[in-house]
Amino acid sequence: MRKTDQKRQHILDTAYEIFRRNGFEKTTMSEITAAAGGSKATLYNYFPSKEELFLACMVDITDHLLEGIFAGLDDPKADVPTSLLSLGKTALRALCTPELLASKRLVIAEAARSGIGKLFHEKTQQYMRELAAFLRRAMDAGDLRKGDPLQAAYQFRALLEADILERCLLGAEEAPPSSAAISRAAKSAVTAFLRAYAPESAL
Amino acid sequence: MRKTDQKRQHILDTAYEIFRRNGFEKTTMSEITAAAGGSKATLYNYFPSKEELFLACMVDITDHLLEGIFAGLDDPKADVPTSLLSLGKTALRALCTPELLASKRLVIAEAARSGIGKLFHEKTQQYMRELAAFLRRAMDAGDLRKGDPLQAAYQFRALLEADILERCLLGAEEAPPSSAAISRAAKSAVTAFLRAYAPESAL
DNA sequence: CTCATAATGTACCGTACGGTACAGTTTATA
DNA sequence: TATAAACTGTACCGTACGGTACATTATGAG
Repeated sequence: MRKTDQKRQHILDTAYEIFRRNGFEKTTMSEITAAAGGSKATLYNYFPSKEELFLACMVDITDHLLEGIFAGLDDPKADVPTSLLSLGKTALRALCTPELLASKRLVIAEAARSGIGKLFHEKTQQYMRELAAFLRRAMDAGDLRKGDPLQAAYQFRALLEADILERCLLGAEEAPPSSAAISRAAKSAVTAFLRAYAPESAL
Repeated sequence: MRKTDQKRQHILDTAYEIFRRNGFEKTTMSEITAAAGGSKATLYNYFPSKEELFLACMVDITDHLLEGIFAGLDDPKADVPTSLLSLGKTALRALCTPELLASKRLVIAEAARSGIGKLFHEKTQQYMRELAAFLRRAMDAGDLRKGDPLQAAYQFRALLEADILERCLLGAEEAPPSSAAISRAAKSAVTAFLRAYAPESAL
């Protein structure tokens, strides 16, 4: 007798949305129950406590949230600047999504009091390694100055997020950044990065 | 009968420390009272509510927290790389302090539900403008490639924080980064920045 | 149909917290 | 020393929340 998987996911999705909106402490189990339908007893059949439910939400989401960002990075026809610009726009657009921002706020807020931060960091590092692999290939091909590819990957991301992400995270703007603003940010990040990693032979 | 200023500050300091340690919701007014000495009635004589007390802590701290980072930026004897490296180390060391990390977590966590994020962002932007002014002078002197100084300032900060700050913010390491790690991070940030902003004449 | 399992609604428990009341005490000034 | 403001301790109120109990109803498998 198992509709349970579907129901479990439904509870998870509902809870996750409310956690994002209200934060951990301000979210009540009754509220989640009301939004998900059913009763509190059912809720507690699936998750033994509020803490565990929250954790499950976070784990679930770190698995799904960042995927798809690196699509098209391996297009052999595109040159390095084009690939980076395309990746930059895609990633930045995803990172500035209200959902992702809210999730990041949650993770950071609870990082000091649970292992969730570590988990999140490991997940993102996995993506950074993908980017690093791409950069290493470009370095080997002579398209970029040789150096530590993982460090270069982090620097690229840093340049991408430079000003725009903190503003969003702090809620300094009402609306998410426009498509134009994202393009601009990605472009200047790519420009700076390519200058910093121009192959020496180009001098 | 006014010892009130001193007492008020004492309450503020105590509350701030507990907020940092436990977060907003998990901190109780009774706990603050016990730590600060005195009684809850006194506490409520100084601050009308928990929310206001928290806000007052945050405002108080954004005023004091970032100051002193830019000391020595205007040393006329130092060249640009030296100045940037020195600033980078100082700033990074301050930013990775447990107190500042905890504060940043608090601000980010509450950013969605109060104006505190905006306030914090404005304060930091004020410091970024100082850095931008320095960079503009360097650009005018021909020591750096010309460009938008404020954007360059944000990019420098981004390179500084590149990998190390998120790891700290997410609690991915137990200990704050070693002095050596900070030096390394600052150095690679300065290197990348100087390559990206090398004056065209140097080519 | 039968029966075990899961879902529901409701009512409830214990506790903890923000905030208040109040009676009594300190303390600075005049 | 008189006095008024500020402080203290304690006890308390109302409420809200996490979690549980339970009696009842749906649901699917054999």
